Amino acid sequence: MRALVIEALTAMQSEGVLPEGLDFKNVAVEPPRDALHGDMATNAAMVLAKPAKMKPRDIADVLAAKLMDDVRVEVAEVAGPGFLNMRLAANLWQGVVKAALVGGVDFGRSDMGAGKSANVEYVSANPTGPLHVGHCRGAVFGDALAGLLAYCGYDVTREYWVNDAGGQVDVLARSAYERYREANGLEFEVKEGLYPGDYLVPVGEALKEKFGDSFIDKPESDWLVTFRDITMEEMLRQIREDLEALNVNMQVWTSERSYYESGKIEKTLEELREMGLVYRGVLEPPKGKEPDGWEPREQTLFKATEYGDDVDRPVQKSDGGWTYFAPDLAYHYDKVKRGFDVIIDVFGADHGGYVKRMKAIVAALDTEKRVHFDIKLTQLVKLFKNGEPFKMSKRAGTFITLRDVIEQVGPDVTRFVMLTRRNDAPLDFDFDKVLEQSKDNPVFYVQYAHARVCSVLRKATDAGIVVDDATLAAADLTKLGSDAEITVAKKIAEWPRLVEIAGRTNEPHRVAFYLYELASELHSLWNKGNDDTSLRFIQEDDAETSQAKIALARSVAVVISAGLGILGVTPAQEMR
RNA sequence: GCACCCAUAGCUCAGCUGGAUAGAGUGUCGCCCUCCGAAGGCGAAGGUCGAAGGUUCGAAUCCUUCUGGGUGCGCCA
Repeated sequence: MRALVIEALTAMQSEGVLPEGLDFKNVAVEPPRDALHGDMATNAAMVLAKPAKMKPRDIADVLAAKLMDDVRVEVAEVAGPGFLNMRLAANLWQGVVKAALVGGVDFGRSDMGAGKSANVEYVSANPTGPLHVGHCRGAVFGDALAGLLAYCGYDVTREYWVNDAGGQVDVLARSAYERYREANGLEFEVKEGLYPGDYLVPVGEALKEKFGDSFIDKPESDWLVTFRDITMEEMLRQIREDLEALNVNMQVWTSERSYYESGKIEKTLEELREMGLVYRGVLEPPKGKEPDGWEPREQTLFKATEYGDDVDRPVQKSDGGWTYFAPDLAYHYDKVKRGFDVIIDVFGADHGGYVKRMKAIVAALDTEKRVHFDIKLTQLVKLFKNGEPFKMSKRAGTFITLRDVIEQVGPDVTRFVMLTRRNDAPLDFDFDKVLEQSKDNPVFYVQYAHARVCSVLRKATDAGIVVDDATLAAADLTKLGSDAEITVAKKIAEWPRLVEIAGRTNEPHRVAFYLYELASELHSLWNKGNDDTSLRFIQEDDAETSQAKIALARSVAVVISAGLGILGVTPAQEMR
């Protein structure tokens, strides 16, 4: 459509109506918010009025006449300050239905990522226990984002950063040791600073199975490494299982420990040192909230302030060990070097403080300025049951694991609900409401629309009407003429554009909202069929008209299944 | 103290690269539903887009300041 307008404008230039040398890049051609204004609108006249030194209306009038010459434009009229509204020929919308049927789930696929690669890192929870609901949103969001980018043509890598180094895995090992003692008949005591969760009980038993009582009362140095590796492996196995239950499948699991062992950290720092971005120095204490026992110490620091961070970040502790930041530095450098065009980190909102330093890292290390780096934060999930909020507490035993959620509501519902809000807004998750089978529940509403179409297809087949996609695509779609039907077709036409926007902004929730709107249009048409039998999909004794109408319904289902596919949700064939 | 995120209808939330009279659901109110596709349908009311400035043909959207809420702030990961 835009090409059409630009073409007309160029013609106006060569005819001398418009001066030469105008920049058309601000000329937008898009569907207006209010459908009353037509199908397409352009701001060309207003944008060009100033540089062309002409009145917007004069430009618009000529442009309107030009566009009317095109067969695809039925009406072009000037409105308001200089908007140009176009009403398109009905066959254009009918063409959309056909395109959706021919394209199938690929209808709407964008090529914005063609030939590019993207890395999405998400979840990345410490392997010290099972995943809980807090991880769930990040998992779903990251996975849907990865799905969205894949739909936009990117070659996507889904990655999990495993924090298998540092103090917390030693704590894990000691916690498992306590359970191991318990398995050997000794009394279990909750020690300060250890993980009390009973998920380590089976691990303790397995350790007893394997080692008997040989490590009882032995010094920590005898068993720590062995216990740590075994326990961590078990935790990772559980995490993998949990994610699989949610239909999240990571392709790459990168170990933090491997960075310590391979010397990648040193290498990265060496390069940064050569760039003059690492130095020895002393940090100021944080303002306002001075920690107890603060004393200034000399540390190795990364010049994050050079790239927009608030303070320089320590990479080495005063005792010479690496801070958590050091492997992060090396890890992101590695991602840059692996050649990704797009790198996205998905963090929980409680890690919001890391955004600037991470961006500083990539800005410093991506010396060619080739990588598009983005960090998406997922806000908290508030849990409700029977309309009552309930808090998660490890001590009170109301620790809700991700597995609990999936077992209660299923992966499809969990995923969709988690995406019915912008990622940076808090989300309420009510166990009862998400399972409710009513219009109030967006998951149900969208699934129901898909199921209704499936039901039409089944009934049509029973009635002897041929309804495979190829036949439907070839149906006489000029029979789709009513406003109600065209409205649905227009919604379908929005799909490719929506994918583009969602992909560009890295916001998969837009897909979920769109699907709700599309479902709404289908339900609305369906309801109109209650009163007006000519709007029903199956017209008795008229296979041709039926096929045209079913083609429209089917194209809705095609788009719904493509959209749900991006979100990682399975479309329902029928509601039970 | 500083940084980041958020503030849109009574409530829960959408709102694209700045575009026309700011949308949806829910709630409220009114009407419809004996049967033909009601796990309903149609319609109405409801807004200073937190406040004040600025940028421009044009701002919920961009910039500045302020107010209110959330999160985070060296040797934990």
